[in-house]
Amino acid sequence: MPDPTPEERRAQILEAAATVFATKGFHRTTIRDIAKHARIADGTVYLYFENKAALLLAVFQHMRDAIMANAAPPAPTTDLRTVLRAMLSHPLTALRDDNFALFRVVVSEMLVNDDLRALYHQHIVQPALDGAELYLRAALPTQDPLTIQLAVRAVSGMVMGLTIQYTFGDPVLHAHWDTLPDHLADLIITGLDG
Amino acid sequence: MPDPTPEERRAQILEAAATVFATKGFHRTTIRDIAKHARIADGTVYLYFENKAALLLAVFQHMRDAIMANAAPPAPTTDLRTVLRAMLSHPLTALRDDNFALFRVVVSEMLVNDDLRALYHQHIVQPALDGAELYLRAALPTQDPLTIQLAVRAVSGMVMGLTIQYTFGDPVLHAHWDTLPDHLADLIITGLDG
Amino acid sequence: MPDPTPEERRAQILEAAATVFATKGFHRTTIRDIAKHARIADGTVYLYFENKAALLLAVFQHMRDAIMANAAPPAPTTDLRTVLRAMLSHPLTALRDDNFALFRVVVSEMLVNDDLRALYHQHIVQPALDGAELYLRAALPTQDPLTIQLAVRAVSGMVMGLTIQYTFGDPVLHAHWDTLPDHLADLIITGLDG
Amino acid sequence: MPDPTPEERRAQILEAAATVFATKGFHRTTIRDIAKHARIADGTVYLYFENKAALLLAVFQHMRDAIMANAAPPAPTTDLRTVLRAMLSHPLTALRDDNFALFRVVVSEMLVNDDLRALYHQHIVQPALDGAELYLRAALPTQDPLTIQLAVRAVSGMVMGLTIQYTFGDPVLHAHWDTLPDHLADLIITGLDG
DNA sequence: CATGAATGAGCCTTCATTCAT
DNA sequence: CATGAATGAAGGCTCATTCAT
Repeated sequence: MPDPTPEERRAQILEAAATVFATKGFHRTTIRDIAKHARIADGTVYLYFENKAALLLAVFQHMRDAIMANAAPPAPTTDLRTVLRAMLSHPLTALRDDNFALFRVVVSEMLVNDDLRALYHQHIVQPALDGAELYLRAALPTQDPLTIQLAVRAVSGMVMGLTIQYTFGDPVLHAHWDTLPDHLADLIITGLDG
Repeated sequence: MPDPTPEERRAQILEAAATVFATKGFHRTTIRDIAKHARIADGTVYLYFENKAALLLAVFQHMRDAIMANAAPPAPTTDLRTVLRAMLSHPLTALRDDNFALFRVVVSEMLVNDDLRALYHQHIVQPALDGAELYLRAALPTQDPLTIQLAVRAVSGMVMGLTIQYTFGDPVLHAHWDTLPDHLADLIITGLDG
Repeated sequence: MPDPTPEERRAQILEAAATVFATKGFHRTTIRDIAKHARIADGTVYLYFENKAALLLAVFQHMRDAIMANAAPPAPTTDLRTVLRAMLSHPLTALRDDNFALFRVVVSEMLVNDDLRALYHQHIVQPALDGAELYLRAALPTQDPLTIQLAVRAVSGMVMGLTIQYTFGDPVLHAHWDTLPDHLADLIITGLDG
Repeated sequence: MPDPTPEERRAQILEAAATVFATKGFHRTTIRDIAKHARIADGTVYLYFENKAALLLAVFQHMRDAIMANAAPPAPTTDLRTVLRAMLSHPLTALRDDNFALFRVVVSEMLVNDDLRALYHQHIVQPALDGAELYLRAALPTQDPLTIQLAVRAVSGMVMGLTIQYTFGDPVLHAHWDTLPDHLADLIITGLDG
């Protein structure tokens, strides 16, 4: 095979890192683990990434890009339920298989690593909150702005919390993960005593 | 001062551990950090705790006990909103100040540490889910059981997710944390388009 | 039970030490192991013995005393074979069961511990060599003195080497340990081509 | 000097380990001692050896190889005395100077370390016993097989025991170590009263 | 005398990172 | 660019020994 381009090499390392991180967690993973998995020398990793933390950051960004790539363009539908379902569907279905394990590791480190947390906020949470808030303001003009702000946070928190519970192995969530967006949309719109 | 009793010594170590863990995170904390903070010798820590992981476990259990201590007895009120508000209020207000930082560290490790996760599940998640499910089944007899199961998970996920967002420093949540239970209860019962 | 006398207490510790040393070896044994076995506190050990090494020394001396106690007085028999058999019989049968394990541990440490080695030399090897040499000189007046000196060393070395091989589990030695003195006496006196 | 090859580096560490082990014994030797002696970093030791025990094992194997290297090929001489002298000569002269101290340490640990003991048995004791037994059976067809088995063990035990006594500093053995094989061969063949 | 909690030096081992080739 | 041997700081943990009660 031809020599890989720098981009390919970087991607190769990133993929290896993602795989090993997902399997063993951040702290239990050694640079050597990653290098072996990528079939390169330990030192080579440092030609493409500053250090281990930067590698995790990059893995996170890559995961984010992959997720954002197939993010539906904000459909200008008027139907609240449809929009909400889409908004829920995306994060809930974005994580599949390996990604769940990786998500767990990333969140774990994020809780404790300021850089990673800032990145997450800036690239994931804030845009999502802003977008959702904007949309709901328009869709529910009679609602109190604060209510909408809190609702948006409640929903995004719910998504993160459910994902964590899923990764913890909750059997009910595992059995109904596919239809979860529908149920949640109902719940959120109609409420429990609907 | 008189010699501390074993319980006091244990508590002293536990408190030091909680403080340092909360400040530096689990992995960045060394046994020496904890010992110094507790003004004892390194080896003394091991007279009271098997190892570092056990120390984290104990910190978690201590936190749990503190939280559970002022858990309201399951009030047999018929009012769904009141009950729901209480159910939300408790976990959301249980964590105060230092505890948030500690919570972050514990959750972080839980995501990656099987023992800790099992403990969390067994002592926190499962009881909460079971209790809530039982209550809602009675309070909302017309609802589909599955809907209730999912709703319970959605709410508990929401609580965890909101807490995480809070620890991440979200200003809106910080400004309205006290009234959050009310808003959430409304949202959950009435729904967004209520 | 009444308070043990100092001697009893000392013996109690010694016995515990012997047992644990025999089981786990010197270095793997902790003072706590011994104290627990003797059902006393760790610190008490130090009231009766200077330190861990002194404990091993004392164990060795105790073992030596036990062995020497039933040492046959140098029978003034003229029969070389009988005397030789007795001389072989004693060390070979002195070690029984637990003693073999302890012997192994003591020899192991002796090889590396100057104090213990000196003690062994002074109390075991030297007297045995001297006694044997004296006897053989009288019994075999025609033999070259050097030959006798070397023979004495060869025999005592043989005893030690065979004992080590026995503790290593050699099946042949295990099967014929009881009759070994006879065979050896024959061998030594008559030689192989006798 | 040019960079050492991996083999040279390994040998360098091995030699350092042998020297320090021989001087201080296994347990008193630290990895740092060895690393310093080899003028390398502590961690480097672990690039070549799994752990401290493996290092001792390797030292033993190296010593064994060095000894076996100049092992005389089993001469098909008919003369029992010549063969026996050769058989004795080899182990007794194999250990020279430093080796005696190292031998002491290895034997010491062997008495207490199962792995090392198994290795010793498999590579040293068993082959020696088997070879000797085979030879003597042919050379002394009239002898009882059991007698031969025991004699073989007696002789090999004698060699080990004498070596230990030598390392213990026995002056007689030191003075006559070179001619010892001759004396022993005489003794073994002719017997004491020959 | 006895206790056993406390001490703290010290050890083995890991692993992120560097750099000469 | 790639390599991977070498580094050495750092950390968890053990355990002989002490000493206040």
